[in-house]
Amino acid sequence: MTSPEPAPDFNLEDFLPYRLSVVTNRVSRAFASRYEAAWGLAIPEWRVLAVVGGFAPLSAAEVCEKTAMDKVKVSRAVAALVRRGLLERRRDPHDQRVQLLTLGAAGREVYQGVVPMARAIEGTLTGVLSPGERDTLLRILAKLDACVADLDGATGEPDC
Amino acid sequence: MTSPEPAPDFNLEDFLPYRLSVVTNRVSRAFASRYEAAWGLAIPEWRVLAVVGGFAPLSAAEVCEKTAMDKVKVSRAVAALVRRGLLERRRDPHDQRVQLLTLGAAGREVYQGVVPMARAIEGTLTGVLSPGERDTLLRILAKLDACVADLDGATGEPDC
DNA sequence: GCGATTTAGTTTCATCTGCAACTATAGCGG
DNA sequence: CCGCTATAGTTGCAGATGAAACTAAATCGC
Repeated sequence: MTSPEPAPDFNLEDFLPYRLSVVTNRVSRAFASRYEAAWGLAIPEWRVLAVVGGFAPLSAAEVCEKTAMDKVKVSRAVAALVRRGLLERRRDPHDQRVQLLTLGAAGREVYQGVVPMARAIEGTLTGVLSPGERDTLLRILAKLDACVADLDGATGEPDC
Repeated sequence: MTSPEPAPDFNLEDFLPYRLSVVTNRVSRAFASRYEAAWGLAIPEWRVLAVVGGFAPLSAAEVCEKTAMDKVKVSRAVAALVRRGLLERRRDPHDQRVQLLTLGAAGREVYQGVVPMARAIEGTLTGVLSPGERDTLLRILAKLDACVADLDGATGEPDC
């Protein structure tokens, strides 16, 4: 064989951040298209619904923490959900700056459909893993997360 | 205890696609800020440089395959790199539609600085993993990737 | 050879994203 | 009390993104 440049001294395929990014984007897109098709929910909206469904009442700032999204994204997702009647928003009597978020009737319905679906899709995903691999993966991700917090420390905190 | 909604029947923190997304985005941002600071390269540009550096000459379509980016992104990244003189682009004499990409002199220099840096950052990242965990992670990612290809099969192929 | 189809790559447009600036409320110091 | 700083959330703007339309070149069928 006569490959012109025989020195693939760096192979993207084995480069961890690259693989992480490619696989994650594919997974996200698969999920996004499902949610979108089934309920017209984008990922940020889905996340907000999920945490408010589990922990209402929450302020936007708390949603921010729990979803790891910045406040702009949360604000827009909340606005969209309120517009569609899935979420209710009232001012906190103790602090007029804060808005407490709860599910509306329609939101409760969607939530109760969304959670099993999420579990089901995750099930098919983890179904291809041998037992324990799911936990291994989560553990490794946690390690990387901690590490990257340090790496980024110098640069500044991007999220939330 | 009297938590108002006692049923966190779904916890985002343990939801695999969510964790994958959060950690990956953090990792990507950490890398992006490094490349940006050091060479003014965005991630798509960095990827193109990496594969052309390893496998030149390549067509845009081949870059597409190797980087798992869609052709629009590749087109723009290539245009940016050519504009900056890092990449050279000439028509394939055998097929006037195809443009063969190679590194320019400046590109070779950047490439030779970029690769060690990439390895170094990846090193600090995998440094927190116990030996073998890096390979385990790559193996699990491969499984998920294969799985998601099926999941998505019905919906349509998004990449490339 | 020559119109019809396919392929490589670019451009357009509508959307998403995030930083920075802004509004409104709270809380602190004097 | 009154100004000053901090916090909750929204909006404006500019850049990134991807689907679809587009241009140009090749190939297929006849």
